Amino acid sequence: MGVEKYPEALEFILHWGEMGTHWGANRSVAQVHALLFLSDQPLDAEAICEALDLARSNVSTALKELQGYGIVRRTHIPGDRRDHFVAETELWDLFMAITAERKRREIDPTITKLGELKDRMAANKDLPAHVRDRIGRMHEFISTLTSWYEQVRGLKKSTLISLMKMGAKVARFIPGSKEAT
Amino acid sequence: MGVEKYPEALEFILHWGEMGTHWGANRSVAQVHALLFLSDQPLDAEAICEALDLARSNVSTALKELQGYGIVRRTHIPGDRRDHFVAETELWDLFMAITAERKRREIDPTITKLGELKDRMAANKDLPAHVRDRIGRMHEFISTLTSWYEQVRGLKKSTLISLMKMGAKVARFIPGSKEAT
DNA sequence: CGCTAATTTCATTTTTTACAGAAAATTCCG
DNA sequence: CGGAATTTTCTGTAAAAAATGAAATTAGCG
Repeated sequence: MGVEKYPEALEFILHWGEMGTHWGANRSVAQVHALLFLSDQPLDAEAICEALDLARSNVSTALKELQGYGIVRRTHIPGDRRDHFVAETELWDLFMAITAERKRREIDPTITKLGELKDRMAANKDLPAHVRDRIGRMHEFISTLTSWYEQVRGLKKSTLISLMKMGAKVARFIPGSKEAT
Repeated sequence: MGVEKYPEALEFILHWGEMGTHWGANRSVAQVHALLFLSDQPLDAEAICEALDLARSNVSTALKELQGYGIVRRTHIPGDRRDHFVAETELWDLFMAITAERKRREIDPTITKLGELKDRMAANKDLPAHVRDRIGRMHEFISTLTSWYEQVRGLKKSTLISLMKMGAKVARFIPGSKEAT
């Protein structure tokens, strides 16, 4: 019996679907992900259709998208011709995969664009200084944030978890940072 | 003359508008924000309409939304009856305001929901253990991330910037974290 | 107060996005 | 190879979201 039959599981799936719509995925994609996340066995596309009452084509697209994010993978069940799918259940890895992909799709192109504008503005002499300045600072800010992200994501999972658990205590290592804002 | 007349400024505004559509705002809201961000003087709603070719009502809604995020504020110009608007230009504050508001709107309700499900699941004895486990771990994970965010956001801006510039070097303070993943 | 400028709200239209169903393509088994 | 099972792609439709214009409200000045 599919997990979607348990009311709490279903509520989770529906909530996750709504979340998805606010975080760059559509409802179907997020629902399929939630279902797989809760399932302890690989599901085939047809089973997903039935569980969520979605069209086969829609599920196919959703699965492709989830695989693009690297948070769902195909698996093969001996003696069964159909593809089966499983979701990443390690939450840290899930989080990292999603952030990395969103960065790649949306942040990176923005940095490129801003860098481009910066170059063109440097040449353009009758552009008001404050425009050049603000776009330039935005470019720098996003670049800095991104480079921080790239560095931190390269750390060992255990290190990251330790750092997170420390919370504000990391500030101890920074000279002159007694106070909160 | 409005900044939107400069090609680079206009491109910035348009790009920002597209960004917005992927990050939880609509095009108009993001464009209005971009325009104000680049302007070195307060703009009234009518000026924004003309600069971006948007309906007056649309601009009104966008301004309300931006004020809700706390990244645009009304200002008054002596001898002028109309409202004028200015955007936050300090990028760190801008970033913090946006993340705080998105957390409030989307993360907090999710934590509430997951906590609720967790409670109900604890009582429900015929729910498969792995469902309880996975929803429970998701709740914990998001809570941990959020609490980290809350703590870190309370640090002084200068401390945060120092920490960011350190990047992966913070790991030095964590015992046994030589390696990258 | 009364009048006008300015802003907001609301109903409607337009645009965008998601979804379903049909058709096409692929896979894999005999 | 032939043919069925399975998956994907494509096209039209439905649903959702955004934007407009008109009407209603509010605010400020004489």
